[in-house]
Amino acid sequence: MERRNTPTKQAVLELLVKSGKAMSREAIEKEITQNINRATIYRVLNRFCEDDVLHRIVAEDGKQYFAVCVNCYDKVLSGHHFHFRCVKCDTIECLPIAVEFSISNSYQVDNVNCVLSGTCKDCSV
Amino acid sequence: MERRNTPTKQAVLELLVKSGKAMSREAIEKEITQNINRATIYRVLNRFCEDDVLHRIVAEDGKQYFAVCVNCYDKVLSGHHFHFRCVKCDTIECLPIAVEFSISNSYQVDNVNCVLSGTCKDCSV
DNA sequence: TAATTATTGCGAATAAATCGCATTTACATG
DNA sequence: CATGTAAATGCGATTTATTCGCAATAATTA
Repeated sequence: MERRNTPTKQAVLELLVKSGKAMSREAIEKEITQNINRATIYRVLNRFCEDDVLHRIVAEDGKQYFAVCVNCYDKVLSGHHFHFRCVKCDTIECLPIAVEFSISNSYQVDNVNCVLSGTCKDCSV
Repeated sequence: MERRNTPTKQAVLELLVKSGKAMSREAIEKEITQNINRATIYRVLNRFCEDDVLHRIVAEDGKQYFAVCVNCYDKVLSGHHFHFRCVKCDTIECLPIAVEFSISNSYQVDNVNCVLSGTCKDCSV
């Protein structure tokens, strides 16, 4: 299953890069200029996640958010990091704060999902 | 809106106390002996959350889980703590591991939701 | 015992995410 | 440059979690 380059994929990725935050399917559909089918957006996002281009965060609203996380190249962010979900502007940003914990090795940890939520600095005025 | 004591509420709470873990509506409905309507279970759970009898965790599967968190009286657990979701037995347990972070006070943090997931110690054999 | 109103059951409604299938399109190859 | 193959897309239907409206039931208090 080789990947092909399409205007749709480019547009989604560009939007996410430009926003610098994690966005939901809904937010993407709202902000993107071209008309892209809902199911297609999900498929594009899922493929990007498989290819490690995006990462997926599930917030306490139960919805999925997707982020390029440009800053993941940072040391702090290369591992697991906290996310902040602003309930006002409905975006999630990657925080440069590492998630640290130590747990018995009888547990096998496959995934880490840490989301703080509230009002972000841009909306708190 | 005063609360009334009903067999339904008792049964749900007893089950959660006995299990000692966080359970989804689905798991509750499966394990509870009496017949309780789906919508009612949700309402009972939501009311318990309002009354701080239960707390709600949203896992990366996007579903809600509810826990009595008996150990919340512990010092470590009285604040925010990590949760562990086992993908095999579909339960979530409160871990005695505090969530620690320091964030600019230009962010207003209202909620913390941290879930590790993988295989729990009981299922990892 | 009766009155008040919280609680429940039932069915429909919402909403996120996925799926099947026919159609379109990217792209490698001749 | 034409063309075949499979990836990608659009559309509509489906699945699943959660909530809602409303009528019926039941807990509590007087």
